[in-house]
Amino acid sequence: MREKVLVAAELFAEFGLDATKMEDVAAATGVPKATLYYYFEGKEDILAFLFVHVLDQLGRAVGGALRTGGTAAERLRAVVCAHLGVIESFPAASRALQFDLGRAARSPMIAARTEAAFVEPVGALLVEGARDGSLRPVAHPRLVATAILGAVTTTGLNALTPAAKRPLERVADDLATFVLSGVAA
Amino acid sequence: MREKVLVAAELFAEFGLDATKMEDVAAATGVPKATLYYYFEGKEDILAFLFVHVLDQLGRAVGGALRTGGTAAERLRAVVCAHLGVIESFPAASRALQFDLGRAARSPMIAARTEAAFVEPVGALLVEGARDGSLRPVAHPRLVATAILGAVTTTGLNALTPAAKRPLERVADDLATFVLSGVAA
DNA sequence: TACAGTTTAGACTCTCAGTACAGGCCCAGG
DNA sequence: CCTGGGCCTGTACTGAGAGTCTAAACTGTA
Repeated sequence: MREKVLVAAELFAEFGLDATKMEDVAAATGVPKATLYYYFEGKEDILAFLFVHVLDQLGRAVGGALRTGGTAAERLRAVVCAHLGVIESFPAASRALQFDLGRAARSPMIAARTEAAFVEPVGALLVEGARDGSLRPVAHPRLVATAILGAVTTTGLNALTPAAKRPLERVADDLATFVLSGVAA
Repeated sequence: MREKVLVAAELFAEFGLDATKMEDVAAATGVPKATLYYYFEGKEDILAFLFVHVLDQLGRAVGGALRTGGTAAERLRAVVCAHLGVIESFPAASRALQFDLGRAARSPMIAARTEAAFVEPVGALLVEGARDGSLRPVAHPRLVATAILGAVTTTGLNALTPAAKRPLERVADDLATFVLSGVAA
């Protein structure tokens, strides 16, 4: 069921939640409407499920990047690349997340998972970087982590826009350098 | 009428477009439903009007910051502060913009105005900074400008969240330093 | 007064989320 | 082979709310 529903991400990404009818989801996934309501509380619940899925991947990717060796600065670069990698792996769900960002932000559960998956660990990494001398100390690590999150998602998703579709690898370098310089020692 | 409708921003900011009924807008603004439909094509049209209003302010603020004297780096700092200033002046409309970011991004008109108000001029400023030596040269100025846009909006709006309401001035310094260092020479 | 444009109340249509429910499918226990 | 109880699904329904329509009221102008 989980895998089937992932297809709905493309609808949500293209049209947004409101413009997507439950029947469309049923048609696209092959799961009948009544069954969708059997498994999910409603449309929002399906969206939330997709978001959680993406955020889980993001959390895993960030965790992996943090566990690579090297200085905090090197690992931060790895985090940025991993983040872009997640966006690339789940373009539809990522764009859906951006599309209904506001809705996601209102959900305490989603907000908490964003914190846990990104802001928390990256904030800690900034602190660590100040200690190991590879990054400059910042007054509010979580604030800067949020700024990094915003920079990466906005840029990454912009690059996915049908209008300006450009390979994320090319984006990665400029973006990572920007972020790195922003907190470099 | 324009001023009356600005009140609706608070509804959109708090509940989002879909969860806000046309009757709610009528009640909040004091303008009867039929009259709203006389002036606007529909709910989305009202939202678009609000967004254009914010983006106009943003464009003006950025323009003003660019016209201050000094190096490109100094003016970039001014841009960041001006941007935060706009968010602070129009918190409801700004949050509504974030809330329905996806919808806004789908509208070519809104996307074009975002480009014109921010990405275009800031990209040009980055190029100028590379010439005057106050900023380091970047391969894709518009991409970096987009990253800056993302960093500032995400951080600024996060700071407005009821949960973590913290004065934007405090945010400004850390954020501006982050952005500045990110492109400093 | 007459006329034109603006504003409004109220009743209407139509789409769609979500519900209700009855039947169908499948499988374990007898 | 039956049978009972889960899980799944088709179909019909309810209700909310967007947007439309129309006729009347109001406003300013000549």
